[in-house]
Amino acid sequence: MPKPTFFNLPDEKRQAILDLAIAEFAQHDYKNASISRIVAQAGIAKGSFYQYFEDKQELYLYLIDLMAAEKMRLLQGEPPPDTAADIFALIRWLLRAGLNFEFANPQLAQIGYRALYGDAPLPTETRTAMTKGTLHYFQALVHQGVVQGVIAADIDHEAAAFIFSVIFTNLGDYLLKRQGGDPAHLLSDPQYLFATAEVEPFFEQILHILQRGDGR
Amino acid sequence: MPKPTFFNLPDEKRQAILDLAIAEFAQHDYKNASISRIVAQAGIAKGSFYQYFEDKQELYLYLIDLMAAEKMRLLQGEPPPDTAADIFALIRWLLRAGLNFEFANPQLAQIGYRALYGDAPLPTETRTAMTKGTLHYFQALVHQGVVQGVIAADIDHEAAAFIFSVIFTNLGDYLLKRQGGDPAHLLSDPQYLFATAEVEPFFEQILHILQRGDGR
Amino acid sequence: MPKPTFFNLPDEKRQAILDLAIAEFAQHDYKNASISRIVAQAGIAKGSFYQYFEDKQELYLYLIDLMAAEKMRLLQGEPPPDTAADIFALIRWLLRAGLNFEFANPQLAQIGYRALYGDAPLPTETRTAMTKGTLHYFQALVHQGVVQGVIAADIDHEAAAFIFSVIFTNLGDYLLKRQGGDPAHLLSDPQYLFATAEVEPFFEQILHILQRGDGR
Amino acid sequence: MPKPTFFNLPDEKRQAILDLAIAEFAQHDYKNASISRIVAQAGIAKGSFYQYFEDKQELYLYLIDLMAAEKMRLLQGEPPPDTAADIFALIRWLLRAGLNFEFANPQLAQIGYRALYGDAPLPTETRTAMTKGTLHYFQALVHQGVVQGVIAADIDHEAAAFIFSVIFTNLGDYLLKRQGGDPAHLLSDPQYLFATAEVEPFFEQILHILQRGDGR
DNA sequence: GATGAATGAGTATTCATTCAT
DNA sequence: GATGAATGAATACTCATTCAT
Repeated sequence: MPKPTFFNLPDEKRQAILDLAIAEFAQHDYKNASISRIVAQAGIAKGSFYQYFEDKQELYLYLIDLMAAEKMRLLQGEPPPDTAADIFALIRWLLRAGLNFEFANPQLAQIGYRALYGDAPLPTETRTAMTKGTLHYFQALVHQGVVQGVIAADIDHEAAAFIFSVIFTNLGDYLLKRQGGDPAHLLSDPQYLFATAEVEPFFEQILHILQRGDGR
Repeated sequence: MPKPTFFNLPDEKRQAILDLAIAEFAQHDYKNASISRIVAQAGIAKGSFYQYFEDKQELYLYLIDLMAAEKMRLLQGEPPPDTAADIFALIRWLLRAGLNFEFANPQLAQIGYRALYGDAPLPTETRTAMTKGTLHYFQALVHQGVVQGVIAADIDHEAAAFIFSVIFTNLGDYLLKRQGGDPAHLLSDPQYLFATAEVEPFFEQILHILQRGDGR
Repeated sequence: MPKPTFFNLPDEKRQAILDLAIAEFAQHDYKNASISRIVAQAGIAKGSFYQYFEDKQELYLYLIDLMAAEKMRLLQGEPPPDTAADIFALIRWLLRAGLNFEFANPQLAQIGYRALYGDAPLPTETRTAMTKGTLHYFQALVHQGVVQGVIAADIDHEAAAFIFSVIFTNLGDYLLKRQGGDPAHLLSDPQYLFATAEVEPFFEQILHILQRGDGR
Repeated sequence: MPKPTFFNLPDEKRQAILDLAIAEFAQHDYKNASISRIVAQAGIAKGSFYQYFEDKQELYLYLIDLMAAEKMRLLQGEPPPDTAADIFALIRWLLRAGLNFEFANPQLAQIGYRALYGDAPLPTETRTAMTKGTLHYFQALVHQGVVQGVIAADIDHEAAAFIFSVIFTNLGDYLLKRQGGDPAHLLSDPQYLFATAEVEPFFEQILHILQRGDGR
């Protein structure tokens, strides 16, 4: 957690620093992200940064927290469809909420990717929470679906959860890149707004395959 | 491409350098991989390295090439089953060949992961080739499957290719982590041999879902 | 000298600040003693410190003054034995008074040691006063002793004063270390009370040598 | 120990770096001694320093080694008088050899003082060797003197050793300061040569007191 | 009189790359 | 062709001091 000093800052200034930090950690992985660059761009003194954060890692972990919080906010913003009714509706909703997060916060999403695959100094708990968390969640959903009778009983829970989570995790990245254009542009321009309408049909196709399979 | 001097080296020495470089870039991302460590372990002079390679990036790109070549070698080593017969058999074979590569060359595979998600200075062409290549290949397979009549006609080709490729890309990593144990151990011990038998049932379940879907 | 604001402080608060400052300068030499740590522990604002003291050096010099004053207080507290009677009795008393000071105020004593041997920005006058002062005092005593007839007339005054003062200066440190234990403990625990009885015999032996010599 | 690189340097350059380092660590204690200043004055690149030494501490410990070696060289240069004959002659010789070292190498001697009283990161063994070493040596000498019959049998060995060693340790510093002049000058001018003849009478007086005592 | 955020020159250390031998 | 010392810009981080509120 940042020091109180940071939260006492005028909203505008605090947000400016955060935005620059997010951009920096989205464009470079942990080791290469440079505190010097951040403070230079923010126009604050080196020492001031250390009034706000204990060290580089504290800033980084705070960004991870922000990312998780923002993701949660979107996942809990609109109430999900009634689980009791149809587990597939919930999965569809989950995937879409994930997408919404990535399109609304491509830089935070990128930081999330780096956290998963990079060398960031994450507490082990956080790291496992990030990977196993999604898996376990989907596994529970699959179980529920079987009980409900909307998921075939002979399906392997783990295999299904793996497929769901790997799609959940990579769909946003795929669509972002599919949009073409300059990914660097996407990352450096937080204003970028994705026309989700464009991806609707594709989205439905994926769900269709997940439900019915590719086979004939 | 390395300079001619590199290829004039005795096979043994050249391979020793390569092995150390692979281990280094598997354990650290591009920026943190250290030329100093490589030459120290290889017992060659700093300057000699620059007789063999223009710079750090040239070595790195060469390793990426090696990785791609090795992957290709495995994918083309044993002839795949007759495509004409059953496209699903080919997909199963592909996934398994991908796994074989990851288990046989965990360090190269790790370098591949880092290339996809890290900060490496890859030429845009190489980067897109890595992501789009797999996709296009699967898309072609899907098309063929439809023609053959083993893949349902109403399936979206792109969606199916996306699902195949995302599983193809992540399956190895998932199984490696699922094995538990120390991933560092896996990476630093190239002798490590995976008991593929253990993963067979899981593998079949995934294929089953891909073919028949989760739905009931 | 501290600013008037410092002396206007409630006694309790002023003393708390002083105690923390003493502990800080006893544990770290001048440059490494941290104003930040002092104010943090004292629970006062950084800026407040600079209302009390011009700068770090002013605080430091004030501590040196305190140390000298405290030493003087002990040296003059109980009246020394009658000089006229026996100069050796006075020297014995002096050495013991010095020890009392070190055992009663190990932190102040430590600050004194650092002042003699460290990098502290002492005014030259203060520094010479600290070293030469003791010497001159002992030299006067020796002179008096010769007049009294208790010190051999062929003794060199300076040499004798040097020996006395060097023992006076180092005896406390030696005994403290000889006690064994953790010197850091001694320094950080001002409550520490030295069992002076234990050092009595050693003390007498030293005086014996000073008076009679080692020779046979 | 410095890296081989350092010893491969031309004698002149290597010595220049050492001289500057010695001056730096003589004028500032460990923490305040600045690698930046040393390399700037030596006219070498920051990075070069780290080709020669692992880090700041390695340089420092090397200087301590140099100091000890130089002291040993002087203490063993001219063979000491025959111990069997007269232990007091040996003590006189020891004190003089100590003095010679301090006058010939005032800066190294100063580094030694700082090591004893400052916050330097010395291995515990080294630190205790420096303090206890001298004491034990003198204690052994006293014992021998008693056996020889030149030291009175009723003398406390520890007390005598303490007095000898404290004089041994401080005599040089005292004489240097007594010379008056600017101690900074002495430290920064390694050419400074002390006229040892001047201190002869004083030296003899001290020995006289140690042997016969001040008493009448 | 009290506050505490802002400052910026300072620190040790790293490392890909160059170049004279 | 091999060597390995030299380089210097880069890094995260510290801390006494100032000053607007």
